Amino acid sequence: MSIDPSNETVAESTYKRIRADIIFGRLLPGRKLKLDKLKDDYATSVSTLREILNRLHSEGLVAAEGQRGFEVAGISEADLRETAELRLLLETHALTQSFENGDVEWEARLVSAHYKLARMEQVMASGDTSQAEDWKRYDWEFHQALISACGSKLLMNTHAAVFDKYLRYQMVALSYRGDVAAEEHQQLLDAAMRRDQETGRKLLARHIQGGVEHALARRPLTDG
Amino acid sequence: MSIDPSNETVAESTYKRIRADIIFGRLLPGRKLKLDKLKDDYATSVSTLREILNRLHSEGLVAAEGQRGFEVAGISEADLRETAELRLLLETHALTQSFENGDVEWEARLVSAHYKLARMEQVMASGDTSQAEDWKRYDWEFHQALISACGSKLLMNTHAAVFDKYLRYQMVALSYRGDVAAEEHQQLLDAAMRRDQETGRKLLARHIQGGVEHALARRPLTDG
DNA sequence: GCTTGCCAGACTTTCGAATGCAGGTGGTTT
DNA sequence: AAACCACCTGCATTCGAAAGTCTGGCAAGC
Repeated sequence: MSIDPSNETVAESTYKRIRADIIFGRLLPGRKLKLDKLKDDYATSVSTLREILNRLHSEGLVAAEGQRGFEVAGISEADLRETAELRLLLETHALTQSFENGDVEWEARLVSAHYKLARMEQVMASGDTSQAEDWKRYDWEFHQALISACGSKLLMNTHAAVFDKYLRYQMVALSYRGDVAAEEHQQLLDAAMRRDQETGRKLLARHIQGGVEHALARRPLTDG
Repeated sequence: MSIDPSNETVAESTYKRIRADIIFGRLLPGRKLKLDKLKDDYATSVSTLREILNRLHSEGLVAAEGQRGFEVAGISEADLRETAELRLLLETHALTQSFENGDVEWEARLVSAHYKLARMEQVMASGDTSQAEDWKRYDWEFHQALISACGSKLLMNTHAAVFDKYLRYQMVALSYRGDVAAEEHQQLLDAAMRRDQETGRKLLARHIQGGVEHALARRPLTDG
């Protein structure tokens, strides 16, 4: 048996690390990803890094062109809007399906995920922003729980990828929209328990569009 | 200057080759992808192959687990239905947007793409199935043209990835639904030129669902 | 003064070989 | 005979170094 309890390959764990570093803004948009440098920073070989960067490239988090190496994908208002729109499309559809299929297990997941998120939102509201990553993780888990009864693994995976791209914009803008977002999360939970599709869709649209406008107001982006 | 006129890296062209081999059924679902074997078949090194397989993994065309290597992703009725449903969701949305935004350039692309597709459909109808890959490529290009005015590069890329997964099922089932599909393509073109959103959506839904049922009838799949 | 061609350095791409894991085989113990 | 353990083989994984490609600067020519 391996000593590493996680049973993960080096490539896998480094992949997660780099991915998180991009999403949470520790590797800024447009930054050149030189293999020699990364090799030192992440203590891996060049080949392994290339595997990882190629993977991130096909997720749209890393740009790679011809023989000129890799860099963190750039950001633009247009891309943010496209990302948000696609998230809305996927999440709305999955939400509607979940409202139809959800059973008691689903409701329990919802309540649990919302409880954790609400607790973290209290912490954030008190001005303690040191746990922003945990907060976003709970946000992620709540939205994932909302659509977890949609019945399509493919839809959930695709949504997750788009969500993470969207999340990066939120983190870059470092925007805490605390009270408004928390209220919307509560209302989303209520609508879900009532299976009120119409309200659920409207809330979600407002939630996402609100996030976009907030981020843009906080950190205007030029296109390109 | 390089001798290779395409200015493509070895990795890139091999990636396309393997991808096509999976989609067009030359590498069958579930088949183990042993690196040593692939190394000979595609004349590349192990590291380069791993880059490629990782990329295909994140597109859902290759399965990879822990320390047990890679294999061609399996197929199942459930996955086909999920793929078709997601394609429908994305393509319907993009189609609606295109109907709103499309200009004369877009119309010209449509007419051109449909012309090529219709010609190939004639060839197929005459019983000559030797050019199935070209036919499917024209089909791909026609549908891509239909949504090419949607205004979102992200949406188009995501759609393309899902479309290719769907296409693999069509190829595995080797199903030529010639006359029906050709008629539907013609009607789709007409609806697009009229910007008749309602009809466009209905046609697309019927087109995709018809494809699924046809494929399943031709080659029933067990789940898993 | 401006363009063009060439050189050096830095970096990416590609490779083949060393390392290490997983599952099977055969041998030993109860 | 069945269960267990230690080895062995066939791979996947990881690495460091060789080969190839781009960038920017400098010198020569127009």
